[in-house]
Amino acid sequence: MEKWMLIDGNSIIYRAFFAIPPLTNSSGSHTNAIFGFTTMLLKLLEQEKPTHVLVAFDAGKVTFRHEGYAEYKGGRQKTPPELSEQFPVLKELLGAFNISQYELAGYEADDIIGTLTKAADDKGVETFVVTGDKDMLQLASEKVTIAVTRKGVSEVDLYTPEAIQEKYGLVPMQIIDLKGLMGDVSDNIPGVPGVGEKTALKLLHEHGTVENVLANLDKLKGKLKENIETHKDDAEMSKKLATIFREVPFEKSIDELSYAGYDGPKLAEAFRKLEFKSLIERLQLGAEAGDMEEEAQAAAADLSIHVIESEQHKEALDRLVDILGKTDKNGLYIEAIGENPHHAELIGLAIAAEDAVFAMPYSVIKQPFAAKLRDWLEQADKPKYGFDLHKVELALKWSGIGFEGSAFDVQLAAYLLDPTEASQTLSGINEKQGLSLLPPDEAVYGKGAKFKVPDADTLYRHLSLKAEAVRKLVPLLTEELSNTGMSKLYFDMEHPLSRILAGMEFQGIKVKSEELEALGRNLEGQLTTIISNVYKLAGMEFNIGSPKQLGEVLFEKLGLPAKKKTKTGYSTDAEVLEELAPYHDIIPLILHYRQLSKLQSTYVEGLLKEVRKETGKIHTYYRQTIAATGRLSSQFPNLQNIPIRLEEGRQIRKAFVPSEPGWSIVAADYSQIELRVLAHIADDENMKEAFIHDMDIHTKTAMDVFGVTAEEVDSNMRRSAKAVNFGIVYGISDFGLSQNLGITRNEAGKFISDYKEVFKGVRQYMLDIVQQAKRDGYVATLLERRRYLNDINASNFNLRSFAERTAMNTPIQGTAADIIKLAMVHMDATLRERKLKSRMLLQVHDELVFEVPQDELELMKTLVPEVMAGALKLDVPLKADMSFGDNWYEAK
DNA sequence: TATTTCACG
DNA sequence: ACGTACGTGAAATAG
Repeated sequence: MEKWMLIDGNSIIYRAFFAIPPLTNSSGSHTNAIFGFTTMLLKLLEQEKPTHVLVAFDAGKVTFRHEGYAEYKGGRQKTPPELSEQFPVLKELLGAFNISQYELAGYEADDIIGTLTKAADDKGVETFVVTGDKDMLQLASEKVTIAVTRKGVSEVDLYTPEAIQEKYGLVPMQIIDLKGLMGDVSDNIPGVPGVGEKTALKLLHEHGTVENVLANLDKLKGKLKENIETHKDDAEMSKKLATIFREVPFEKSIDELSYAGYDGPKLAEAFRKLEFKSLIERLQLGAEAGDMEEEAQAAAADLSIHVIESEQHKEALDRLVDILGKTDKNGLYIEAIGENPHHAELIGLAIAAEDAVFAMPYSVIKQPFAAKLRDWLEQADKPKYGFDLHKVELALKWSGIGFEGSAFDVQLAAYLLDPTEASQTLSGINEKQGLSLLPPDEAVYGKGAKFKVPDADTLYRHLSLKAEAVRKLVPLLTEELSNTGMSKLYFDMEHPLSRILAGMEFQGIKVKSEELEALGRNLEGQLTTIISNVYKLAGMEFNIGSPKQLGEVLFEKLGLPAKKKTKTGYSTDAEVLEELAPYHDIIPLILHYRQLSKLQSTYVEGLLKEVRKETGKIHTYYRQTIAATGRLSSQFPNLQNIPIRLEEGRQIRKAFVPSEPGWSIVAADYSQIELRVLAHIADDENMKEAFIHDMDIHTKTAMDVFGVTAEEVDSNMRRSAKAVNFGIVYGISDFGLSQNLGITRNEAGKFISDYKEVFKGVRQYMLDIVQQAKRDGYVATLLERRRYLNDINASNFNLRSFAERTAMNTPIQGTAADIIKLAMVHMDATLRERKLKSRMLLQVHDELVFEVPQDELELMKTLVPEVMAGALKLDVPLKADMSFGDNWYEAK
């Protein structure tokens, strides 16, 4: 069975262009319309499975329609150059799809499609027309379905003659009469003035055609009659213009339209140029084993790889060490398998230097004949250029090998250059920098359950390619850091910090397992009681931990009012449950259950699993290349979200203790760092004044916003002021604030405008920073850390609003992150210079945690806050509060 | 693997 | 008119 798919190329690409936010590839070519077109095409090919496909395009500016009416399509905006440039690329892409295309001077795409649907009607071939233009509905027939795009290009409405009847009460051919009467602004077809869709439909339901309407003018009256009478010619001409010409001299044979699938490699190549990575993945064009193998081999062909596996290869190893001694340029890649560097398995490494690459299994490092290479790794004056050296350093340390002389990290640099790039993989960075292909790790190792270390030769080759990529990337990224003003940020802060983090992580923090276990037993008992009470109140047993089952019990069985919905069902989050509390006694129990089971699973059981048996310590892994704002993140386990707000959870902190007897935990946190940063950045005199006098900022805010004295500020006013301050930092909206405070949007809006009246500098900052982001495409912190905001000029309100809030928040959160990172670098240097035994253990965004011996306690109590406060000079003082105790709980 | 919920700043 | 607070990670359930 044949099935044709006919696509109105111009109409779809136009629609796609306006529906998809601007996209460019790294060479600056616009690709959004092509992307939209392609995703729609792929979807329809899959859904409709056509045997024949044709994309028709308009050709030339003048068509036969202009002969009778020169203004046809007049008044249209010129095609934007951002779209024009995409036409040739799209046409080339269709080539890779093996889809035929057709255009003919003097005719529009509609006419070509009209001609083909006529043939389809004659032959009785099922046909599917894709367009963004409702004019085409006139072509619908028993065999011909018209798909009109909706919501941009992501969805289509299908029009059969029945559907048209249902929607308009017309047969397909009457669509031209409809256009004849109502006209079409976009094509500059006049129609009859004063006649819109409603009136036109009414007239046609009565009289059927334009001609009949004109013949029956006497049955009309008033202004309508007058209008039609005077614009009779317009109506007839408009109808003619709207009529699709179905006799185009179509010179292809139908066979030429046949579609048998796309050309995989060609399409992959085209997508690569366009940088449509998601589409490459979706069609699995990238990871075809055979291709990859070939490409990797080709890429490795120019590389002279020296494998060092045993003492037999001592000569090669000596040569390597010799080269490393002579040059200070190299590329080091050490492969550590596993996400957690504290448990990663080192399997091999490669070093690129001058024009050779040396690859070896990791075991070689441990052998006597490799002593010189070990020395090289451990010597601080021998620079190493690598990828994710933070992880490498940790993995090496655990295996008993030191690592010094880290000079540059490609991953860390790439993160600074674009912190929003999701996966900072070497392959991705390589591609972005336009270097020759480096197969992604997935292609070599497989992913998920299929992960497997390949045979030795494949591994050596892959590691060699990576080492070579590192070597080539170092100068490119160094240059880019310099071009973007981030060299200092990199070399003075981020890079040194990565070494400090590795030290903190390897050091670890002591955890008393008995403490956690005791807490766990207590929780266990409480949970058992709560569960049985919940079952009683529910009248049945179910899994309280399942939002689905809980939703059914609460909203169906117990008939409580459902408030919010998630995409899969009822929402049962704490906010919803708190509102339901007055309705049923089961609610507080469920909230309590949630709270305790979170403690039990995440914090008691979760943390216990991470305690090293040998040392009784937990070693978190701070990730420096994840957060878009420049903050650190913490994994395996996350020690940046240990409970503190509720007393029951706070108990967890009692298990975090010093690792040596008699030592103390010292914790210091910045006071209001984000608002202080805001006062500085926004240069807001009133807010700066408040901090210069070290006032309680929330009380001060309440005083100014409500116009009262300090004594008159009650707890409710302070709470509101605090919420507004938070909101300001997040990029406020009246809705967000109203949600947070449980007040109406109007009230929230009033708060915000009052606030902005009081803090005029803040208001100006919010306006300026968004403006600046729209102009530059990025925002920056005080230390010049950048974050690009791709959606800042999006036409989609949601995306744009999100980007605007991010523009307001990132310089604040990011500068605060810069400051504590700076404090960590200073603190580390101070501890070293003074040869102190105290150790920096943890960072929690605005807090640093140390373990401190007795004889240094008094010193550290003043030193830590001093160093933190002095990390960066702002127009307002920075302040850090210090506390100490026998464990993290006591240090409050 | 995706979704929901909740812990932190 | 649009539908929202900013930044993270982990655990459990469900598909």
